[in-house]
Amino acid sequence: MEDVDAAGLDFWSFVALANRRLAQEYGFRHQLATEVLLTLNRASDLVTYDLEAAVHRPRGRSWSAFRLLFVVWLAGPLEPTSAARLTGMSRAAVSNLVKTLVADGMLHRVPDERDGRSVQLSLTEAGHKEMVSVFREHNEREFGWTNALTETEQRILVMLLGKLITSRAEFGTRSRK
Amino acid sequence: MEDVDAAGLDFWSFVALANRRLAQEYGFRHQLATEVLLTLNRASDLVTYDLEAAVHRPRGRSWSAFRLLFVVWLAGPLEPTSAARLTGMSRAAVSNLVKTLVADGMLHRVPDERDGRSVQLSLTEAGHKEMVSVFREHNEREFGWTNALTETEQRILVMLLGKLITSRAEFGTRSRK
DNA sequence: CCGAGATAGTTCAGGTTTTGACCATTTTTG
DNA sequence: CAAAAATGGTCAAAACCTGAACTATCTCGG
Repeated sequence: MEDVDAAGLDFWSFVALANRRLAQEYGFRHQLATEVLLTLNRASDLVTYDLEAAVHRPRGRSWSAFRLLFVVWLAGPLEPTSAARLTGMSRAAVSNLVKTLVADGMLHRVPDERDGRSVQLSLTEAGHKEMVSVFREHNEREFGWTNALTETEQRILVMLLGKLITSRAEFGTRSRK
Repeated sequence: MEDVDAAGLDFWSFVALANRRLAQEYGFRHQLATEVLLTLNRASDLVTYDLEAAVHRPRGRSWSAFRLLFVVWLAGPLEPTSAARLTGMSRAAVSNLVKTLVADGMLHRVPDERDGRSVQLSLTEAGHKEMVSVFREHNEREFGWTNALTETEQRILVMLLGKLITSRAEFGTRSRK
């Protein structure tokens, strides 16, 4: 049982400490798994927080609103179910968000002609203008983040994360819906 | 302006579509950055959702509660500020969460002897027992996720994500404080 | 062509997290 | 040594997400 001054720890030294204690004091076996997933979540949190704080909140949009508008922008008119699948949100979250985005004049929400249960989401003119303009800034800032890696490194990163994501089907993982 | 049936898209075909349209129709330049960060966020969301749904919610704990307890467990008694830094939460979030975890008998919260403004957080006996037991399951499931990658691939992944995280200092990113 | 079951969406209550304002204590400094 | 600044923490209000219950529509076997 080692003694630590938590005030001096940062993320990386905490990960190292966790590795040590989990192995030595408790005998857990999959430290590398813990390290990979802690790092993955931290990276995602940092990037998301930065983009939201620097690009989207100043313009009065939440991160979720941006994600939804982004999908509607590029995947054309679509139903809420597809939007939920592509953004990774729940259908309820999409439904709630659409309400406010329609009220803000960013989205159209029209009943589907063929299927009376369904609706089609599309950008309004204002929504389209905003996306083109906001994405310019968003994309520059994304570049600021990934720029630390070479193009090859970025492709490897995508490939490894892809492998991680794809494997999930194989052991009964839980997913939204 | 291509025509797409959104109902047939999954995450990967959406990423490919976004790449195409952002480049060809709008002339944006940093597609690979977008692809890296979309994939990063998706991977993190999937893993987090799965662990929360499979391991923590069934035991009545939220993902955030687990993260906080994990940090208190391994980084010993610490102040809320350190807990916020290590978990990546805001101080207010820690403060609120501590309230419920103290009420549940998982955490001790005692005034600091040296600094009258501060408090020290530590696990109760019950909290410690629960963490050891819940982490057994958590760690096995983490292993299920990372197992799709070889050990070398996992180390590369950690290294690349580390590079991404570390670079952030260099262009005025926003972070929680 | 009817009814059961499946499918599309929405709503609502409950819980979590964040922001921003606020109070208390400690440290710094003129 | 007192006033100002910094630091640690909490509180209240707002935003968001989730699961569950609900409405409406569609599909299909009998």
